[in-house]
Amino acid sequence: MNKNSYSPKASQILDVAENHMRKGGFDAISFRDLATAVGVKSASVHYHFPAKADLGQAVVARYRERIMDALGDPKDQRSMASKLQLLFDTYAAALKDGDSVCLCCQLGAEARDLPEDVAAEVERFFKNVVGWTASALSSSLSASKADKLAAHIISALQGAMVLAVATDDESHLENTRSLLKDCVDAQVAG
Amino acid sequence: MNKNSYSPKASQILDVAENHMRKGGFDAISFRDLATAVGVKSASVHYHFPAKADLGQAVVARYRERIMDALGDPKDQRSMASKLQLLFDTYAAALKDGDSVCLCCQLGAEARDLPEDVAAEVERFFKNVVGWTASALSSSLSASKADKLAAHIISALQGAMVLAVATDDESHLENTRSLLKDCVDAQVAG
DNA sequence: AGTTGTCTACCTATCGATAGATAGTATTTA
DNA sequence: TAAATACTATCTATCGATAGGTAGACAACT
Repeated sequence: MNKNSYSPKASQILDVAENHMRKGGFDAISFRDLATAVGVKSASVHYHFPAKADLGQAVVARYRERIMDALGDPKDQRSMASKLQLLFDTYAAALKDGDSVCLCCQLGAEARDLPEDVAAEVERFFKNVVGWTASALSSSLSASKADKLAAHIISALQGAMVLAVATDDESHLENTRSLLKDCVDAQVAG
Repeated sequence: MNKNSYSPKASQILDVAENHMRKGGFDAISFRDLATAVGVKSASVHYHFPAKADLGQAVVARYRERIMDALGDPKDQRSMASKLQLLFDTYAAALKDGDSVCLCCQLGAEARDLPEDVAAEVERFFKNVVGWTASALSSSLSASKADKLAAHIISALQGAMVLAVATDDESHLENTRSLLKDCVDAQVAG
């Protein structure tokens, strides 16, 4: 279930698949391309991931685990502001590393066209990351307000990444970070 | 250039293509599927739109014109609040009508994988709609603040649609509308 | 001996795209 | 007016490329 359970070759395949999916969605990967990229034949990719849906699900699950690991415990001693900053940084890294949007922003948009298992994994990602954010906010806000604000923060970050990629202007992410900070402060204050 | 220049059959093709693209992106359309849906052969679709990129570009251009027409003049007599409400409603309609995200949210995410002409048209959509919003805000804010807030509003709306579709929860859009309203009010006030 | 990982070879289905023909409708010209 | 020409919108048939997926052989390691 966790990422360490994959063999080195399977991990390589997941790496390449994640990269391609972040740029073009689920349909942007093909067994042949992945095989060529990691130096095997397409049949060997099927050995590790029997069907394409299995591969997609694995990519999303590993991505979710990695992000959640990077975010850490939302209820620990760090300040709320530093937790939110970590959330922004994690998103910004996703944009800069791959010159592409968050994997689940890409897949979330096409959720209606995804194999069921993959879509479920994407939904799980969003619920986890919104849950983490709500939990980080909960020290300063009521549960109801924290839930709503958390969903809004994730929405805005996702959208900012889309705008950044679509208009080739990275400043959208920092712009949204800045305005969201004001939004959080206002909610906490009043 | 405008949508009235398309023949009835070409318009039908664009309708179906837009619907499919909003659910699964550019790769979700195929000449055969579109042909079947409108009752012709795939070669006939090529007659109207020689290559797939031509079709994609036409879909996005028509979409942009339709949305901009619906928004109207951002500098007319209506109040700023009513203009923003219209913007929200237009986005909400996109979600409800097709059970799918905004076309350009879908395509924006995969901008790096799109044919050049299609990507350019998507970028144009975003610049137009952000420009409209900035213009609508400009009566109450400095140009610099209006630009930034406009980009943030569009970002948040795009992201809210992704979350709504990915988690099958439409309330994200209203939630974001409400929080954005507070954000605009705060900016105008101070 | 059994497991793991990869291979060759193949399948069916679909993709975008093209060639060439045809019937009907305009438009131009003698 | 009548014939010649061009255009519109479709068709059938086909192309090469690629898609996801499978069967079975083979070699290496435990």
